[in-house]
Amino acid sequence: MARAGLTPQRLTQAGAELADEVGFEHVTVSALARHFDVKVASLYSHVKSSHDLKTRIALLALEEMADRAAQALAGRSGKDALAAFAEVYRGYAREHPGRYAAAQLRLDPETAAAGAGVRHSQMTRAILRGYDLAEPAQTHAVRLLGSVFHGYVSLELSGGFSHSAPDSSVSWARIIDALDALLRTWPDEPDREERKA
Amino acid sequence: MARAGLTPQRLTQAGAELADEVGFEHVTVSALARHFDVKVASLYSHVKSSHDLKTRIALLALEEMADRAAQALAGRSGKDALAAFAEVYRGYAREHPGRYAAAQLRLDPETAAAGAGVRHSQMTRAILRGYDLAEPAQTHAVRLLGSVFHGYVSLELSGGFSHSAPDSSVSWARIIDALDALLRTWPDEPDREERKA
DNA sequence: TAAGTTGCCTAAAACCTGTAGGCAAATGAA
DNA sequence: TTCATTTGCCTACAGGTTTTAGGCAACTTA
Repeated sequence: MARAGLTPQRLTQAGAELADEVGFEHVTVSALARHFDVKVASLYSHVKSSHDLKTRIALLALEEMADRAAQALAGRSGKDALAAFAEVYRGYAREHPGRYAAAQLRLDPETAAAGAGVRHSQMTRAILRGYDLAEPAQTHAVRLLGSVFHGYVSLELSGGFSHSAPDSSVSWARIIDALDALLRTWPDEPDREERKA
Repeated sequence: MARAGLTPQRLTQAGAELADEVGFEHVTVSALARHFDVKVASLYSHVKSSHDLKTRIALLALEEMADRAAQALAGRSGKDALAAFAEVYRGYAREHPGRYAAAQLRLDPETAAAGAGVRHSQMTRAILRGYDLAEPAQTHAVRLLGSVFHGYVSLELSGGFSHSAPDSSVSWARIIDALDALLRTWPDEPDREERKA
């Protein structure tokens, strides 16, 4: 009986492709076994569990995104860097919706720390070097950028902006413009006692 | 044999509570049957399918959020309205993480149109009445606000901001400040040809 | 109180996860 | 080459979830 040549890597890769085709929530050990024309139990020699498989796909996606982002950021700064990073982020999600959904999987802390998630926040910080932001404003800005990118893309993917003008790509571009302007003029902390009216 | 008194409403309510306790992804028809101490098949008289149940929970969550937001917005405008809306959004998600996850369920278009999702975007638009934004900037801003709120809350819920200073609540407040400033000075469309260097 | 309706039941099929143990193919050493 | 070991995929099975079909008992109403 010929062997299928399964490895954790091939399973992860095939799982990622499957996720993009049918949605991450439909990625199952059984479906993957069907894809390799192999019995379900066989996969459990290569992957600990369904959760393990999903985690591997998530880590793959995070790494791919980080690689693309690093590419895009090389040699750019300021608004150019911001726009390039944004483009990568949105592009990856549209190109690989299943992988993008996988990247949203909640990982346990040690797994997350070992993965490429940290590279992401470092790159976001790198973008902000083009702007003049001291701590703690810089951290607030990192969180804002992460929120906008993730929020926009995930709303777009779930169909929130379709069937309504203006086109989503236009809003995206204008939002980058707005974020750039905001980062250049990040407001000081308002005095929360005085300004009541 | 005493009857359990099941109705779609009670199932939806219990399902929402279960979601907050164990996570939306673990809300299952079986689990709900156990909760009511009833056989699984019995639920299918009240709910068409597992997906139907989840959809009902999602619609309940959207409605609850819209109700709270409408309350919070009454009598406020400008930054007050913005901050109140943001507080409701984040508060609901923290108070009811399972319901909030449910609200993120991708609904088919007609279901979404019938639900309270539209009330949300109308309210976001209402907030912007306190700022001087003409179309299409207003739509861009609506999308930005939605993205920030959703993105921030969902990153926070998945643990992105925990274990790192400054406290998440501080960033949230400062991001509201920043959004307020941004909306008051929303940038004109830059001339994309000229500014290359 | 009989008729009709409703509500929860048993039964069963289909599918997914996960474990245990077995046989055959690949590997490597004598 | 052959024999032992390891590795890879298999069968078998146990348990869980979804969903449909059909039945009986409990409410409702006339």
